[in-house]
Amino acid sequence: MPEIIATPKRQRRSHGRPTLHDVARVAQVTRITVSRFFREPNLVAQDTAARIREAILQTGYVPNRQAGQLASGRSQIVAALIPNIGHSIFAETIQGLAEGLRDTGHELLLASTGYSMEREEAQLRALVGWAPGALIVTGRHHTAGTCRLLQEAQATGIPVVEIWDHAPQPGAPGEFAQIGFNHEAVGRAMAAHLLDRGHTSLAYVDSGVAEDYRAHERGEGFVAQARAAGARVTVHRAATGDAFDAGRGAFDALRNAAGAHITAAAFANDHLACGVLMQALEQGVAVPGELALLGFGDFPLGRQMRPALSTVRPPRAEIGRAAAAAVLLSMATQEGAQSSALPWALISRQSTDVSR
Amino acid sequence: MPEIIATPKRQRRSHGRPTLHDVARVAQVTRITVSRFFREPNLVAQDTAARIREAILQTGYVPNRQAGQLASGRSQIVAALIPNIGHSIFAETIQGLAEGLRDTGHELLLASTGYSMEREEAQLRALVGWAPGALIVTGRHHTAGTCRLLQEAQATGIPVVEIWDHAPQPGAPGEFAQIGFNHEAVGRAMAAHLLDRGHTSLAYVDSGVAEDYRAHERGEGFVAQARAAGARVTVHRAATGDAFDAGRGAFDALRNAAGAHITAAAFANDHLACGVLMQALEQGVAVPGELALLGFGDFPLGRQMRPALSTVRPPRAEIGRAAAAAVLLSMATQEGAQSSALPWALISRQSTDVSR
DNA sequence: TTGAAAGCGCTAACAG
DNA sequence: CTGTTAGCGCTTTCAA
Repeated sequence: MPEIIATPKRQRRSHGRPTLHDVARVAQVTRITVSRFFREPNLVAQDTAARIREAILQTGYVPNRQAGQLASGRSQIVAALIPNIGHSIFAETIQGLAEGLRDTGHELLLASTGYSMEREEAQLRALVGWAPGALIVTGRHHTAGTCRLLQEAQATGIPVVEIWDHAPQPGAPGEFAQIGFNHEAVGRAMAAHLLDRGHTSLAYVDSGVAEDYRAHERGEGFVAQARAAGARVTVHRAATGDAFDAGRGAFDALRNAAGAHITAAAFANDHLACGVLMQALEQGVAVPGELALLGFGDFPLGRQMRPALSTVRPPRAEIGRAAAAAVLLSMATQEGAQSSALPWALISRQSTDVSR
Repeated sequence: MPEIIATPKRQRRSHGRPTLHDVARVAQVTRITVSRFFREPNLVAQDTAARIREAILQTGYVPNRQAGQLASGRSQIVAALIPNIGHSIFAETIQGLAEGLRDTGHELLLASTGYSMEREEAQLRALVGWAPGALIVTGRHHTAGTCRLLQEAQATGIPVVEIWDHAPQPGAPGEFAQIGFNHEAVGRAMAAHLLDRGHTSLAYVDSGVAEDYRAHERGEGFVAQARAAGARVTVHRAATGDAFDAGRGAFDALRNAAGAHITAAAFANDHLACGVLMQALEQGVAVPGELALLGFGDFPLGRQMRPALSTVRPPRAEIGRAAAAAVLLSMATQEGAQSSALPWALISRQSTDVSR
């Protein structure tokens, strides 16, 4: 009497979707052949392939990428961390990223940090749990924990890219690829633009967001350049909240700056600048005659103001596309991601015209 | 002589990251206990938990969510499909989504369709491969293939939500939850707003994007309401490309409309309206005196124009937050996602003032 | 050109 | 409170 012990079949906890196995059964082959059909189609006989194709259609099979990823150890997930997805300045970057990833078989896993470094670390930890094949973070300022996570990831061959910044430290090890531009240089160019137009008493109105390091750095560059030229320069921190209203609020500070008659101001962003511009128009202060204004961001708003706002155009979408291309290349070649400095442009419009 | 056949250890293809096993070894327990430590901490003894905690810190372990998901059959991925992430109108929705998902253990998988229904289907198919626990798509117009995929997903218990629309068909089966608002109603309200101000010859300037069904529907509502009131109404399709320039281009068409002296126009979006507004100002056409203008979207730009642009404020961020809440609830309760109509507001500013 | 066996990292079910 | 066993859906050797 053979002791056949019927092992109690454990309850299946399937997800309802057809699996490789279902396709294989219909096509009368084994699972591996179907798997191969997807990965190396030309290793599968013509008629077998035809049967499989038929079976896929019949079952409505869609391969489970998680299982595939787990088994292969290769990841097709690109995880990105952005301060605020809704901010126009980043929205186009994300769109660029999504476009760059489209039809490459890679997917975009996205999270926002709300400009908080602590949240960035927490979110990064969560994203790392999905075993992404690439990591994209914004800026080069992070908590120690974030840096450790990024370094560990990079050590296991995962490309890490910092976007929206480019300030490589010569000879500093353990850095990540940077795709963006140098904010200090932009700040210097902004100051130079105003100095060129004869201004000697300048102001920089900084972002009210404490963690907007890039805006602060532009301010530092601005101040350095102005000082080097012997100009007077003050820095104002805008209020938090609606940037436009914050700009309006900054107007008085600019007009009443102690001991200095400010004739030109640069801003952390166009919204701030437009707020001041509107306020100036309403108060009868001539722009650029009495006060020249220079924004940052090149949003549609500024271009339509009268006088039109001079500004700096950052490579918003390009950053996203370049980051996608960089991580894709790095994942394909197994080499580290490459930094790249992307071009920006100072767009001179009426708000900084010298001819009144 | 015992026949110990050393089974040739297959090459490990680990990913470098520590696993449950590594933590277990350090903590001197088995993997399952560590697993339990994460999922049901109070079923683990105090000192065991302490050892595990220590081991996690020591190894830098981060759980592999893909493996967890595969094993448990539960998915914590929310996949969303958006026409264009960079468009300001959707950017805030995504931010709302990301915020709503933050710290819930769920992750946002995002793709953009570029307003193409074919691309939507392709992208959806790709996203479905990641076995998401919820699906969010934009609008209620899809290819047949998209609908089938969504239906199959819903049939297996995955909540499906259509955002940015709300037009439930009474008694139509196989529909999905809708979170947004009714565009036809908005269109009617826009017409009513202008009719109220005594206009009898209206125009609607539609989006140049052929697949922007929501803009078209607002147009239909607009026309219906205007006709019902006995007003004359024409529809213009804006050019594709930069919406602002398209608006400028539409100005001539509005002024030279055959056989009708248009006194008020509504637009598919604020940018279009602002383009016309700028052109009108430059050509010396009084707004709202000779031409009243009504936008849609409530972007900062319109609020700052002079005259300030009347517009409709859609619940941009609210849609994202509500969608996140809806799918989260549905995933938790195993019940279908609930539709909801979100409030919008017609904001009357100077561009439609009746007192010149 | 196809298949068998082993295993990716984790969890469910069922003991103990 | 902790462990054993089986298996999620797929891919990777290796063998035929």
